[in-house]
Amino acid sequence: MTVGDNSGMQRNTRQRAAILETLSRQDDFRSAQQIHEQMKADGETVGLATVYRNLQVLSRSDRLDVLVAGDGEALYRQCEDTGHHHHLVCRECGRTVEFLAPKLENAMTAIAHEHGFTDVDHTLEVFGLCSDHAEGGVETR
Amino acid sequence: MTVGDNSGMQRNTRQRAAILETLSRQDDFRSAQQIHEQMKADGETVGLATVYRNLQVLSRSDRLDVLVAGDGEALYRQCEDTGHHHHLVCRECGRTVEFLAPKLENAMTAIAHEHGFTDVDHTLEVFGLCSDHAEGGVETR
DNA sequence: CTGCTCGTGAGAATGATTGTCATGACGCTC
DNA sequence: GAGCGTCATGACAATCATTCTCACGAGCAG
Repeated sequence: MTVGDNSGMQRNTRQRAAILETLSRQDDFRSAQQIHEQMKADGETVGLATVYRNLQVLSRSDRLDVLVAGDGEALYRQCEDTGHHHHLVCRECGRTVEFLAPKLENAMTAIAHEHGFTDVDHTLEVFGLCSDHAEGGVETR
Repeated sequence: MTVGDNSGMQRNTRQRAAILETLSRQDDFRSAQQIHEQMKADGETVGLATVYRNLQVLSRSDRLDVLVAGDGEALYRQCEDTGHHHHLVCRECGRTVEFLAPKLENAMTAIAHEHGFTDVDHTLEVFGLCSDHAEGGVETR
């Protein structure tokens, strides 16, 4: 029964370092496949399965944020804030802004409690058009 | 370039009626496959592809709510409120409560605007343990 | 250095969802 | 009620993201 911290048990592999390095250069959410392609383009030789495995491990240890897209694809991003926060994502260019909203958190928890729910958790993501893609002239839909 | 409303063009098929009927008897979110199995168990003969197609059509016309589970699977539910609303879902039994939170909506929109985002939309789902599954002794984490 | 184990890689396997296409069912007209 | 154009259906193949398998190589402790 090894309690808690097993981060010391992880080995330091070239591949994991490369994945983190690649992520640190991305600003928006990317799929595992996109990240893999990016790495190949950068001359890194890393297997796709390895990318998947590491993204999983990293997100589990909160070093990465996961966002499930509308079509069910998982998107990853290395966030500045390692604590609980939400995202404001431009649906045109993927530009992402992190934000905190303690009032929202509390309000949601309150609502949950009103209905007798405990141990509350939630997913909240906001999508919109960033200033560079505000609809004014060029409509893409 | 056929504009807008083609909802009048949909035909009334036995299959679609059966799917709606099945959904109306469910209280929680179910996957397309689960719905298909349920129907088979009820003696309905409907193809899986047909179930998928109809769930899509119905959700597109807002007669059904879709919830993308953590693993990317799409879950469907017939909600009482046909307008914009959110869900409070018990992560143990799937029991679902619908709720409105206009304050949250406004707050989120405000935050988005502060960052220059427009045409804002969002996804918000709350997960917890309902009164029947409140943790009192048995900790699952 | 030596060995134990975990991480990796290539490809197969899985599982949900979508595409294909011939046949059947709707709803309309006569 | 029959005929007809069209959309919907069903069986199965195809796709796509993700996970599994398993032999091999690379960290790291002794």
